[in-house]
Amino acid sequence: MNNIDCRYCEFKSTAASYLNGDELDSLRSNCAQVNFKSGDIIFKQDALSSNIIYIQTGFVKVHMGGPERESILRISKAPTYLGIPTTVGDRVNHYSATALTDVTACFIDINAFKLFIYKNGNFAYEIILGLCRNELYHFHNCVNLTQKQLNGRIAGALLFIADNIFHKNEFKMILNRLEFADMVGSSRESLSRVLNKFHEENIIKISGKTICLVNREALERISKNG
Amino acid sequence: MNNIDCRYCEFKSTAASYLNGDELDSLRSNCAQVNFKSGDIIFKQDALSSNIIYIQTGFVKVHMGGPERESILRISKAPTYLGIPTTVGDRVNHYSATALTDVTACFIDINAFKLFIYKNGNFAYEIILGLCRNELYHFHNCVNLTQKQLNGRIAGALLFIADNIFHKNEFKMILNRLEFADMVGSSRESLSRVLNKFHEENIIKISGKTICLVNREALERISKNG
DNA sequence: TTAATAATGTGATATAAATCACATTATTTT
DNA sequence: AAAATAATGTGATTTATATCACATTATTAA
Repeated sequence: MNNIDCRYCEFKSTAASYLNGDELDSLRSNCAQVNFKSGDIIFKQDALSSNIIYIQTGFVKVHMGGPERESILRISKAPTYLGIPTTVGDRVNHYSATALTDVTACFIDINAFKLFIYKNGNFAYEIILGLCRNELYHFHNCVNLTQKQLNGRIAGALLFIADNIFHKNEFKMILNRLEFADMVGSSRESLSRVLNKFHEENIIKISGKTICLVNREALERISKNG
Repeated sequence: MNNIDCRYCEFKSTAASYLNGDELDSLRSNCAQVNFKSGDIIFKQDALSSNIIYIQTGFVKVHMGGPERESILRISKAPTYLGIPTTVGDRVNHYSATALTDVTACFIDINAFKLFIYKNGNFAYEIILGLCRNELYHFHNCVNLTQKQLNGRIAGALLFIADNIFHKNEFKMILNRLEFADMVGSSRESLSRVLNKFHEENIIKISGKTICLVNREALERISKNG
């Protein structure tokens, strides 16, 4: 299927690091590596799926279509598995994943993946850990989105992106304004206004696509108080 | 720890049905059965936890405190495991669980539970399935909450409760108005108004604590269109 | 390099829903 | 059974933010 030996893969997941030689050979013959460019759809809501996707490098948005617009449910960054809930729970994708940067991904056959869960307890445990972390993120995100007004939601999202995606205060924003709005559940216009207000107030600094969190205390206060 | 033999438990989870005799003995000596009355807190946000909770009978709300109010993240009904993300991912509860009816629960030692995951692939797979189903629910719920206005959110919640919790159109509402508001992310007053408007328009019928979905098509349309 | 297209900013207006204030009805407690 | 407390309903008012309409600035294609 592909010519890359999973044994020596430099982007191996923690879960896969527990696989033995035979299992890695099985992985090799049941997975295909694919490259995506920014904006490419990795998988699409409502399409059939029989693969787990492992993101080796790059950033991805996980999103779902709703009655009004698109909701960005999560920004994922490599290394991570994607589509486990969809593929394991159902044959049809309940959501889409789109590359935000260049992305290298492995499409792993669901049956091979299931076998690792059945046969390798350490692998299964790592997968469970990943799902647990996602659930906790979604719980916090849900509270963030439903209980705060826009200033607070945006402050929270900026802190999340800086702390959990880029691990620094200054970063090149990978979402455009519409996507950012879809992430915080607002209109593009309102998001734009708040972002520029934060800039005016020297809470953040926007220059081109780069955003720098200048006054973290203020952001944390705004995020906390809604 | 308790005197109930898990081997012959009539409320055994699907996951536990895959455990062998030795494992069930281990479960027996590592779990404690507890009864709760409606309103009792099963576990509390920010408290330390070293147990997985298995709900044998009853209904539970999973909720999290935010800056303004309490968010009800999910209504869970037996049989289900609770607190896996919290306990496996972190030692501190990120959310609370409170009984909505009389509840029988088993507190399972986290280390025994982990061992089942490591040693029993079928058990692990069932746990993963449960986590996946939760993630899908939360994704849909998130879109429901962020993209619809109140009428649509409430219509969606009513359909969810009827279809997924009680499996019928008429049910005794287990949430009071404030809790229902916390579930759909609104104020109590606004929720009350919409509910009574639906009643006036003969879309639902409210009599005391009982709600009956009279016009499902209307509810589905309202839920869909936001 | 210019034209075409997409992304972003910003004022004016409309509106959904929060908040406040209080009435009414249930449910406990004494 | 009466009193106290909690839950729910409802009008008036305020407010955050969506929407509309269009200007400006980037980015891509010709």
